[in-house]
Amino acid sequence: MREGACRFDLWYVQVNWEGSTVYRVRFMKSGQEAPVPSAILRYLAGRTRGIPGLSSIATKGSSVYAAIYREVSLVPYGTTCTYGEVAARVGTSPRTVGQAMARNPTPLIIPCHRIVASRGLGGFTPSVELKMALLEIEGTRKKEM
DNA sequence: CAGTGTTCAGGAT
DNA sequence: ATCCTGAACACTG
Repeated sequence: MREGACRFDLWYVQVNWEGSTVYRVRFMKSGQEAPVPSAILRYLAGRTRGIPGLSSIATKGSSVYAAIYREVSLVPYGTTCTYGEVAARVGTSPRTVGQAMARNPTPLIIPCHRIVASRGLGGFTPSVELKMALLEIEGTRKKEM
């Protein structure tokens, strides 16, 4: 299992991966820089639309959460989707989608920042500022809330 | 058991 | 028009 970290907007982004499978992505306030997959660096720099070539371990499995993560992965770069819409497509409740996002082991790979509330921005761990920064990269209009 | 990164309908201001 | 109340839901401590 390889581990690395890069900086982004006052945060350290720690990545654990092996080959093309990403096991964990975490945002931390402090850390040490170490090599991470270049696709992630390019994405964070706003030079590519999305993160090609990498997949999250969380999309594998038969649980409801895995189904939610797969559905979220289909949301196109630069657009947003609501908790309710995802819930309807998976066949579960909006709250469960929110819970799945909160426990998302691999943000960025699974674009949980593209999931917003029906009215407003919704939440984000560890901070909504980070969510806005990510949407900013993708050029997403933060429409009126 | 309680609590979540929600949402919607229904009713009262 | 806004503000409040409940209910549905899949997991985790």
